[in-house]
Amino acid sequence: MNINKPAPVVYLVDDEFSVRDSLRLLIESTGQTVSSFESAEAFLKSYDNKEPGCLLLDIRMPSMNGLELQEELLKRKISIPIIFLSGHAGIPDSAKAFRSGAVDFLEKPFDNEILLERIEEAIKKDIASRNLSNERLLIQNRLDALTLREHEVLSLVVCGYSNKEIAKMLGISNRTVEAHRARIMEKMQAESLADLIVMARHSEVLSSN
Amino acid sequence: MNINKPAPVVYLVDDEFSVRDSLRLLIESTGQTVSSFESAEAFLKSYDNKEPGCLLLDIRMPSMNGLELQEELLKRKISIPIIFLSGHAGIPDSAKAFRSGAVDFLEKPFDNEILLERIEEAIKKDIASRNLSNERLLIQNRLDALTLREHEVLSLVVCGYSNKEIAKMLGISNRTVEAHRARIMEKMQAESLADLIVMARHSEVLSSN
DNA sequence: CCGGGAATAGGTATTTATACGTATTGTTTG
DNA sequence: CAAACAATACGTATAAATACCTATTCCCGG
Repeated sequence: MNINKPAPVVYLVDDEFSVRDSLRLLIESTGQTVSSFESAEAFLKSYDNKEPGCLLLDIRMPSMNGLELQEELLKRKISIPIIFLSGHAGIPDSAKAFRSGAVDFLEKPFDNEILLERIEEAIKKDIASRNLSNERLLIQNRLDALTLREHEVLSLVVCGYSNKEIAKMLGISNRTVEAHRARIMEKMQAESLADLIVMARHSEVLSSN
Repeated sequence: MNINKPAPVVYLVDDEFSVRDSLRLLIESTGQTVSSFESAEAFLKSYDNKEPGCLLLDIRMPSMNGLELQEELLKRKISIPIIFLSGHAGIPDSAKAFRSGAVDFLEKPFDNEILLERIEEAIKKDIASRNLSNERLLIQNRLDALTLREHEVLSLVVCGYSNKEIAKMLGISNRTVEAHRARIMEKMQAESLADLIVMARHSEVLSSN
């Protein structure tokens, strides 16, 4: 039972070596782990989404720029929180970044303290969102193990119908419904109806974000 | 049963008459209702939060500026979606606005089509968030009508305990638990356990936003 | 001070759900 | 093709929940 709690990583993508170098120093001074890349492509190639973290991303870069990388990450459903760093960008870029979910958008030169604050904030966010999606994944896996019939029964159960009603609706016997229900509870690892309902809703309501 | 479905209102706060005038024309041409104000203060005074809508807000104004109004609205827990309009603002203002929840931040001159799109988006957002909070309010009101004891029973019920277990935990008889439970179902207007659980969770998890 | 609501408890009858165990009929798949 | 699994069904017994009564005690506000 040796759970590996992975340490957060601050990814840093900037084409200028001097920026990477000085930011690395700054951030490592707080005990954070830093992983630098000189291009969006290099980041994409090596990012493995295993550890929580955040991404410090320069806007203007040769080849793929910051906003393009953000889009690419969205496309790939990689949801690492992004803090943009810009030398000289305009409102449209900033707006684009935020509307695509950026955590912040800092103009160089920026206050180091603020950057460090935002990094912490972003990492917290990522950890929270990872926890959420891990939970969802667990539940989803269990749901996926249900048979078609069990799915039908489950949805009627969470709608509040009694076994009798469900039996009538599906045109099967009472006992069969009970059998399905028992299997569902087992497969979903639910200890009570309340449990089951919460889990079932969980996956339905993909809610906000 | 004459339900008044209130029409959305586009609030427009800008100190320049010419801007108010031309935007009003533009927006009204799509059939939207517009309500203009020449200052943040004037808006605050007359805004009543009855209708859904959105707020087109100039950044730079004499006296209270756009960002200050946004903060004031946050303080007052008024959550109307804001689209900022700026003549010459910088990234810091834009970032501040977005981090405080702005829907968009457009630089003048902006593309009319984009503005209209964002207005629609913002209104949809407001309607959705109003629906959500109305639901929550309804449920909260019902929860508030529960007695202390009923609250205790409810939380044990949603944790999945049976009446028997609950009775033991609270040191009362089985019947009494059942009586409470029946009252709870009645007061919460729940038609089934599933219903009840969903409602109870609803208020617990104040979730995202 | 009295009425009403909260909290408690009992009784009885009915309905539901759960927990055992067994069995048949299809599909699917190694 | 045989084994595995899904979907179906029955029986019996127990446990739990629901419905519908009544009743006592305590405390609060009009």
